[in-house]
Amino acid sequence: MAIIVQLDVMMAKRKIGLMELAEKINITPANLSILKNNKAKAIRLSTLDEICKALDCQPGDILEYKEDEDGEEN
Amino acid sequence: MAIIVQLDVMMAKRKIGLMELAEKINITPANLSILKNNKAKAIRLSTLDEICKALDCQPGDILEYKEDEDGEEN
DNA sequence: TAAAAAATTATCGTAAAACGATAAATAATT
DNA sequence: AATTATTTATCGTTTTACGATAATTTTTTA
Repeated sequence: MAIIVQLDVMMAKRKIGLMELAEKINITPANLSILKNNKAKAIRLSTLDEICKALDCQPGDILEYKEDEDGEEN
Repeated sequence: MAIIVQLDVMMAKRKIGLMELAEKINITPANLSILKNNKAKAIRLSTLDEICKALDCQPGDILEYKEDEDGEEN
């Protein structure tokens, strides 16, 4: 697996915390945290949509394809 | 919903057809077609990974957030 | 440095959706 | 016209999101 979810960057840029974002996009903080820390194996486009809307950004700002390096699993 | 899957463009750029890509990423042509035509409601990161690998591109080349216009559903 | 707030992690249950297999229909090529 | 590629549909299984919740850990703040 080499798709990385990079929510941190945009969240910092928008100065928004996990709680606030979670509330904005109608997801529990617990689940947003999972997403934010690359523990999710899939994402609903509707959720991606909400995030992009809330952070005013593009999917590409959040999802990154990175060539596999050693030391990853999944 | 305002997340658009834009596989066509990169596929054209790489001169690869649906069948060939489907085989490369180990998905049935039927399911790839669904993805390609915005009928999917979610995507596994592993699938996105395969696509990016096969097309040598970034998620941002494939997923686009577009402000809602009238005449969409979902 | 203690209290409070934020974030992470975990578990359980339900609902949603991917995806395979398959077949049929439609569109595009040759 | 025949072949190939693509789309659409259905059914079944498996995966996974996500809610609810609670406990834990980390970070912030007073």
